[in-house]
This record gives sequence, structure tokens and C-alpha cells, in this order.
Amino acid sequence: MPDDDAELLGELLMRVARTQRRRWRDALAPWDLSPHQARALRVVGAREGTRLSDLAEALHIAPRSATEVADALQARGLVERSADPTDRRAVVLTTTAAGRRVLQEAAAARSADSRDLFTRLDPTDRATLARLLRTLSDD
Amino acid sequence: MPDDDAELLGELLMRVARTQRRRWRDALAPWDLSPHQARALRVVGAREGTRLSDLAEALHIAPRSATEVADALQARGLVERSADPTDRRAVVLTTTAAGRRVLQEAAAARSADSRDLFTRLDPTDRATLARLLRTLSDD
DNA sequence: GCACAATGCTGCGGTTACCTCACCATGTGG
DNA sequence: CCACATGGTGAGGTAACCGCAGCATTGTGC
Repeated sequence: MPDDDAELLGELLMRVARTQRRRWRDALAPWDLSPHQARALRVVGAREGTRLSDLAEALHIAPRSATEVADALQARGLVERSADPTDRRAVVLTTTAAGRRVLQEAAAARSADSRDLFTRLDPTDRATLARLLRTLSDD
Repeated sequence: MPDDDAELLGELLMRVARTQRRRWRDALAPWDLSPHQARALRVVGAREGTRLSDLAEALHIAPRSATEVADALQARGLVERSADPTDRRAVVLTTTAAGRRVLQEAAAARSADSRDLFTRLDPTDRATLARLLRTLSDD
């Protein structure tokens, strides 16, 4: 494969990803959530009682940084900290009612937004894209 | 289109982009360049005598931030500042010999790395991917 | 031509999202 | 029952951004 092809694909990929990231950020603006906080909230929403260390792992960040994300979400009243009943060193996170509401609304906005973007492709192309991206994804 | 399809595509896209970003970062590690600095160096390399304000525009950052990137590259001896002869308010950047060398080596490493990733696809699929991504890219 | 606005850069100070290191409380294996 | 490991967090640091204010310069209207 020529070097230029690889360059081009890499460039295009990053450009589309940037487009997507920007759109998501804008879609989350009404709730004053950074993409980062939204991601964390989704992790907790997907498994109530997530430990801070598990959150860190899920987000690929250091445990110390998970503390901060949790602080931010807690300050906004979206999650609650409580002691893990099975290990009193550990702290587990659960969503509050407000957290669940925001999670649901934000998820709807985000998926509407993704839909806007990807309807530029017809169903066949969408399926192809999914296949190609799956081939390229590592984890 | 079902919501789930859009979600899936968005998720896959971000995942592959993350993979790519991580690979590039690692590919640049030998020169102790952040992806960010590498990008700026490429901009200057592509047009010697780039103004700081043009650099800002090319990188989609505020002019104030371009000053910082320039500082970093200059501190590493990769670019030089000089006054624009046509407008003495303006500062233009040119690559140093070291800058050109690093630029060339890093470009080679980066494109080798892109090639590694995209050779997972056959030539037809690569062409298709390029077409699809072009459809999705905004700017 | 000359006051006055506009432009280009940067010092200062602030934010966000990360990090490491050290510490404390708790848990666990000899 | 004690040494060591583990989970979370305070303190303090970094990188990459930003806006604002100030400086020099340039361009404009009269």
C-alpha cells in the first residue's frame, strides 16, 4: 500500500472522529456535562454500585483521576458515594434520580445526533462501515 | 435507522480513532513530541514562514495558544521565530535543520504506523472506507 | 498627515483533565 | 497478629487550552 493512502485514511478517520466529538459535545451542552463526565455517568448507570477503581479502569484513567470525576458528578448531584458493604475501604457509586434522568435525556440527544450524522450513508454503506471499523478496532 | 445502529457506529468510530491516536502517540515517543506539537511542526514544515495566526487557524486553536505551541517547538530547537518582513507586527515561523530532520523521521514513523493499521483491509475496502469517511467529514 | 481604530503577538492568570507520591484505613496470608 | 497489599484521597504538578489587557505596528477617514 502506498504511504499516501495510509496517510489519507488516517487523516480522514481523525477528521470524522473530530466532527463526531464536536457534535457530541454540543449535544451535551444543555446539561452542562463534559463528554468525559457523560461517559463516567454512563459507566455508573450501566452498573450501579461501580467501585471507583472499576470506574478508573473503565475510563482508562488513574484511580486518582476517578476520584475527581466522581467529585464532579457528585457535586452536580448526579451520583452518590457510599461504602462498599463487602469492603469498607472501597467506595461505590450509584446514580441519583437526577442522574438517571440526565443520563436518559443525554443518551437520547446523543443518539439522535449520531443518527443525524450517519443517515448521510444508506443502510448498505452503514453496514459496510461498521464491518470495516470493527476490523480496525483493537480493544 | 434504528438508534442502536447509530450508537454502534459512533462507538466504533471513536474506538478506532482512539486506537489510531494511541498508535501515533507511541510512534512519536522516540522524538518526545506530543501529537499536538507534531501537528504544528507539520503545518510549519508544509509552509515555511507560517504566521502564528495562520498556525492557530490551521490547528483550530486560539491565537493565544499558538504562541504556546510555538514556544514549545522553539524551546526544542525545531522552529525559529522571525519578524514578518511585510508586517512587523507579525511573527513567522520557519523550521530549523533539526526541525526538518525530526519532521521527516516522525512522518516516516507515522505513515509506517498507519500502514500497519490499514493493511488489515484489502485495497477495495480501503477505497470504500475512504469514500465513506469523506461523506461523513464536515470540514 | 494625523488621530484613531484594527491587527498581531504575548504576559498574566484561570480552567480542565490528567498525573505521581504519600498517607490512612482496611483487608489478608502466613 | 503482624507484615504487606489494596482502595481511596489530599497535596501538588503538568500540558493544553482559554480570555483579557497591553504593547507595537499598520491601515483608514477626514
